[in-house]
Amino acid sequence: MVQTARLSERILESFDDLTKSERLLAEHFLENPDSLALHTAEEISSLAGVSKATTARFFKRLGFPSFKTAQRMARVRRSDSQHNKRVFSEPIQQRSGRGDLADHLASDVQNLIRTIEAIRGDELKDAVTYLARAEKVWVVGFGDNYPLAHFARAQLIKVKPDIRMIPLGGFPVPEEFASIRPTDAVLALAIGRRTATLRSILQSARLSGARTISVTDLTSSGNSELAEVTLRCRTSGLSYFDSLASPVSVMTYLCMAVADRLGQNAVDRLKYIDGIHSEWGDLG
Amino acid sequence: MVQTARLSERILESFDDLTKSERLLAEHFLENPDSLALHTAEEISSLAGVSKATTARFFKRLGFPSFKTAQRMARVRRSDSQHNKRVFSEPIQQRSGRGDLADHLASDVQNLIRTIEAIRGDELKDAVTYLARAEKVWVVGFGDNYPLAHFARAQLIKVKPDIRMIPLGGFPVPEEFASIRPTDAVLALAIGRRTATLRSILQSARLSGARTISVTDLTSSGNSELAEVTLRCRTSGLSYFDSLASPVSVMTYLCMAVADRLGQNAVDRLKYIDGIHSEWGDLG
DNA sequence: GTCAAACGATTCAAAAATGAAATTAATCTT
DNA sequence: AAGATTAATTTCATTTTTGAATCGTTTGAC
Repeated sequence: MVQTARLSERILESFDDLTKSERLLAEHFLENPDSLALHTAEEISSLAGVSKATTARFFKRLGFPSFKTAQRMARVRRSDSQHNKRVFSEPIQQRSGRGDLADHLASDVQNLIRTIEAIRGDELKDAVTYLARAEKVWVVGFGDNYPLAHFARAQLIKVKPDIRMIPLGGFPVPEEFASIRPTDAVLALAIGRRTATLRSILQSARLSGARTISVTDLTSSGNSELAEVTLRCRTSGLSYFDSLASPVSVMTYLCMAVADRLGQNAVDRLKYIDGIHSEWGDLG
Repeated sequence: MVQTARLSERILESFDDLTKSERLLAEHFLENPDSLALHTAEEISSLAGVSKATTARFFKRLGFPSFKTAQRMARVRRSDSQHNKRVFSEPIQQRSGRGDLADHLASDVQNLIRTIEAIRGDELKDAVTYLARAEKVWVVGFGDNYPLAHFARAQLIKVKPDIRMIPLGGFPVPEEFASIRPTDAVLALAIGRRTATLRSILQSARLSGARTISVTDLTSSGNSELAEVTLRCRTSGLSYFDSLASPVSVMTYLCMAVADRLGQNAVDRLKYIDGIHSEWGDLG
């Protein structure tokens, strides 16, 4: 566990201490995690829009002995993961685990704030547009993302009539997904462990001409953008679990914004649903 | 568009251009939106941990003529909102850029903070104890609470072996629930609309001698406690939907605290699960 | 009106950050 | 292996940021 700290981790640890140009570098690396292994210091500098000197200093500030060392480490790591093709998720680290609610919620407050800062306004607007215009929306979430997907669907269905879940019950994915059309949109929940199936789905979706949106965290290792629009949420938790408060918040916002965009239709639908709830009383 | 620009919006617009100490101020204001109206420049400076000079410059950089002007604007805005105190669930505004998201997340930040304040430490401790000691845990959530319940189970199952969902698939509730024992605990998600079934379940649970915990919002205040321990979360949203960020956060905390309480057992289980995930690669 | 107190704005010197250019290290050619 | 080439590091002058101290303005008490 000595030299295993990946770049993105180190960046996130000391994000607060970074200066403006260092943040440019930080964002560059978070968006293009392979950049360090693939490019020279000069190229990286110009990609991020800073001077070579700043790039060199950046890695020292992050605790690496030098740029070169960091690059070597990145290349080793890369060839490793080339080797055993599977992407291992981080071992669960035994962090402080002190367990004070105040600390926990404070950390989530930070997550929320940082999430606002990280999300680009134009991407968000695009996401809302895609979802609002889509004929069908496919909400995709495997493993730990399934509850999140469930949650997203529960909100979207109040606003739009045709929201499909992937995976669905015990049904095989391809059969379901076959009905995707260029007029659809896919909302992929991709926090934490990312599965190959998710990748395949996003790829198929893009091929089919549908719009793709992915909600993810900052650890997106290696893979370049999976979707047209990527909304990155902060999820760092104080202990064993990541915290999903900010993804939930972002998704609630998305639904709200979609409802807003759809205008009276959405309001009517909401009222109608509410009416049925009242009539039925229970059994919801 | 004359004087309508709120502070948080302006901060986010130019967040990328802010220096380190200015970011300290920015985060202070995002966390404490009322600070500008309530405190003097000096107090704010010391709260944020910067010098008065920096605070003064900060507001100029954001495009305000001066600190004073900004403060005056904030106070006017505040007294306005004091005036029309009612809370609409109508859409508040039609914009859809990032200012919207800023407002939304800021509102969730407030929800989180208020939630911390509202939850009593001893109740929380009891909740953790109940969940940790329980032989089986029943997670109950109907309607809109179902995704939340799903989510809670997904986390708890990583830490304890026997977590049951109610409702489950299409199976009738009583048949399932019959297996409840005095050594069990029930975690009821009761946010928003509460159903009669939920009430019945909690009542049966208490009769059976099992421990009962309910996670709920503030709309229930008044009517008698449904469960032994009630954790109230703030959920007010800016528009059509309630925001579930703080319940999610609280539940993540609960699971973390339970894991903590269980100690090595939980850690082993987590590692074991992680190992299986890695072996299987996908299909999670 | 005058004075005092409180507060915000400004100035200025010190510290930090930055990029251009020089220097050093490494890598490749022949 | 020596020279040529490329890339990383360091240096240094410039620019930016920052807080302590100072200056001005407003407010309120008498």
